[in-house]
Amino acid sequence: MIRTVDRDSKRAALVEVAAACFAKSGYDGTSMSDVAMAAGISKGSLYDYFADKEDLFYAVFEWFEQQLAQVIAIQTAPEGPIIQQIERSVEAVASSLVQNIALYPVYLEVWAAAARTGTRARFSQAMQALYAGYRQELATRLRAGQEAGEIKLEADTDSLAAALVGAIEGLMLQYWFDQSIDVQQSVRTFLRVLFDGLSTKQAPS
Amino acid sequence: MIRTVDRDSKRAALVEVAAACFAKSGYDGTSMSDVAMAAGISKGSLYDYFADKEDLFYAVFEWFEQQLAQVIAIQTAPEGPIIQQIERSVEAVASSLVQNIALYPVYLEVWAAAARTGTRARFSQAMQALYAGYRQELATRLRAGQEAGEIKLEADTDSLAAALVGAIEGLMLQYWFDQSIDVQQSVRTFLRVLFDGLSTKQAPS
Amino acid sequence: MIRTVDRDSKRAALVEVAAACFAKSGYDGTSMSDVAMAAGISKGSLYDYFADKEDLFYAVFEWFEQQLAQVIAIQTAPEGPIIQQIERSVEAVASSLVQNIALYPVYLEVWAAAARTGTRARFSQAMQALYAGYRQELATRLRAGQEAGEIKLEADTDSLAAALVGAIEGLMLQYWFDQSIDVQQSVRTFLRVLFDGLSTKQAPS
Amino acid sequence: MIRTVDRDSKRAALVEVAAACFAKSGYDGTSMSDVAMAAGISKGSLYDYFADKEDLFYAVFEWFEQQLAQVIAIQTAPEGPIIQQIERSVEAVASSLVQNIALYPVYLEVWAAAARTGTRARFSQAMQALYAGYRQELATRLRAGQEAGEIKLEADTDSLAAALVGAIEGLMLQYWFDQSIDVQQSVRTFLRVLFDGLSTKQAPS
DNA sequence: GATGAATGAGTATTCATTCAT
DNA sequence: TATGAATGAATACTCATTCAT
Repeated sequence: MIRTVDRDSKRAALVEVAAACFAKSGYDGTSMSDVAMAAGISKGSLYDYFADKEDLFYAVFEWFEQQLAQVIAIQTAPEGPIIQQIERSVEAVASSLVQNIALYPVYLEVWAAAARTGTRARFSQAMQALYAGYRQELATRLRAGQEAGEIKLEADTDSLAAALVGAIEGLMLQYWFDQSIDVQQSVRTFLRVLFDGLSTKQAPS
Repeated sequence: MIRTVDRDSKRAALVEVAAACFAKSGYDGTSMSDVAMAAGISKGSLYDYFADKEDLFYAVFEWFEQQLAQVIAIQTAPEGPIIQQIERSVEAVASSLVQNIALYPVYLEVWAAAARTGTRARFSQAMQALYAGYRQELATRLRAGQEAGEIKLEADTDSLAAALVGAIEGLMLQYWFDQSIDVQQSVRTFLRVLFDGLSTKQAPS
Repeated sequence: MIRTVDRDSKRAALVEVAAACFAKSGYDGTSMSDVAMAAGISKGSLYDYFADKEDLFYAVFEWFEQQLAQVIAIQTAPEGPIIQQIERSVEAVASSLVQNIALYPVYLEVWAAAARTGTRARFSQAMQALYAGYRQELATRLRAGQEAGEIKLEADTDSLAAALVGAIEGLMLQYWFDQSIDVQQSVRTFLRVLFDGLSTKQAPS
Repeated sequence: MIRTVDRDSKRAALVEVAAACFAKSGYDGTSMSDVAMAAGISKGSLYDYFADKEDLFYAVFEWFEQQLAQVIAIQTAPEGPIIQQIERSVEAVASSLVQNIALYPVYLEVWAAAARTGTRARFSQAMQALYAGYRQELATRLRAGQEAGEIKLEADTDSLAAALVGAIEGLMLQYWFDQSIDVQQSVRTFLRVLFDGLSTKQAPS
């Protein structure tokens, strides 16, 4: 029904507003009132769309996650040498995060929430799944690279995938605290070095 | 004299108790009462040692930071090839973090706190300084490696240092969400691959 | 419409309840809980109507002031000889204060609050304005009396107005501490004596 | 013993320090710590000299009262016409209050304290006695003036005394809120006018 | 469906007072 | 005698949540 459509799109709009609020003031620093006011609706109405404050926050997280997933997915286009595919993919993710840096704090809040007894489970599992998925995605490609003879066979693809995911996450974190860091450049340098080491081809002397 | 010693050591003890509390329930989820009770003192006494809840939290953070700094510093021992020095250092940091994983949430809380408007400055600056220091430490060694002829001259040491710091941080984060990950193994694999690429020596076929 | 009316009248009712509380126990001796309980509402609701404890107190003061202003204003009726106008006016104010003596402590609290560093400005200014207004009112009448030939020309009307306002205030204060004092009688005697001196007519020997 | 002398003078010194504190921040706004710190002693020591915070405050009040009593007493010198005696006395009191205006808030605090249920009795009685004494002092002189033929016989001396005391108190209050008022001038004008009316002598045309 | 008034539990913080040293 | 660490009761204020209109 149109009703449903309206409802869903309004909910989606609310999520975006809430995301901005949470990003600015954190989970505990944001009141339901704040969100309602920012969205121009009444406090009571907010509860028509979300059961809970935590529910609202979780919705924000899901939305955030989806956006990221889209970026990652887009680069799946399997063209050219695997190494270049990975490079393109990693750079795309990094660039997307840099562009949306304003919402990055939502992430930090999710991590913190995931660590808190009581809230732990829900967010913790989601993050775990998120990272596991991304690691798998990369590991699969690395293995494909091995099969294609582009990447050394003895490389432990799972470990490397984890390290790669970590490097991106860790660079973003540093970038958040110090925006003078050039994430893209760092990522590129890093991948080049890595692949010069990984690659079966002789590194250019 | 003794007074001072007593006071300081009591304060230190309180910091450790508070660290455990914050790690378990987060900043906002931990009340001053909780900490006081956990420490077996009265709420009022807590305020004799810390001006503020934030002050207490910051003390916890400083303590956490110092512990890490010690671990990093210990490995400064400049023996053997630079590459091995770096390997030892990075592995030591990773291993220390893994061992103290129970307190890791404090870190997550600091990040989140640093992102919140209002609290930002203090924690943000501290984190920025922390990362900048660690990056510099690594970059310096990488450059020493270049001078020693162990590491390729064309490598951008600053970018690499950032990526390395990021990789460790990012791996820890994944480990926090999924303790089935083998951080040490991942770090080791990662460094090996990296240096096989970085190293001027021919990677072992 | 009705909403607004309701809200305003409820606020007004709360002010009266709070006035009684403050009068009984003073500003610091009255908790927001006390007021809420006395009004039969919850603490939280109190904050829907007043931003602050100080805000509530200020509202009480304003209400108190207005009541007084009304009494003073009523007597403006410019009939008969000026001296009698002033007598009527002063006696009306005194009588009104005596009748509302139960709320007089609110005044004492305002004075004290005005003297406290930090709260000073708001209350201090209000009191200053209140007295200045009343002095001016009296001075104007005294001058009118001079023009009408009822009052000696050489009298310093401003000084006298201040003294008159002071006398009323000071008598009330004494009355508060010792209700055996007959304020009305004292005021009347005082004015008679004063005007027998002020008046251009020969005092009855 | 010297001990005792020391003790008393130290106590007296503490009272003066406390007076300044109370005058600045009010009764509730002043903590025992504040006073102790301002006096350069420890909180605990304060309790060696005063049983209570209220006790300390009462001591301050007593000290304040004594100072005033001295000023009033000094002028008792029964020389010259009674009217001039009264003028001198009243002006002396006013001038003394103006000079010590910085401590005036202590007075305001006492009044407020006297109005609060719980503290009432002690301060209320003291204030009542203070005013009663001063009224009596003035009334006695006025009556002496009547006997001496200086003052009209039909004047109600008690009422006039109350009004006079009130006028001084009330002028001080206005002065506190608005120091542009010239208390001395106002008092002088006021007394002149009053006695021109009171005096049996023909007022100077 | 939307509102916003009402709630009341929860929290940081202060401070008079005590007492062991 | 003087200290200052320790206490715990008290209080202003916030906010998620509910529900009558």
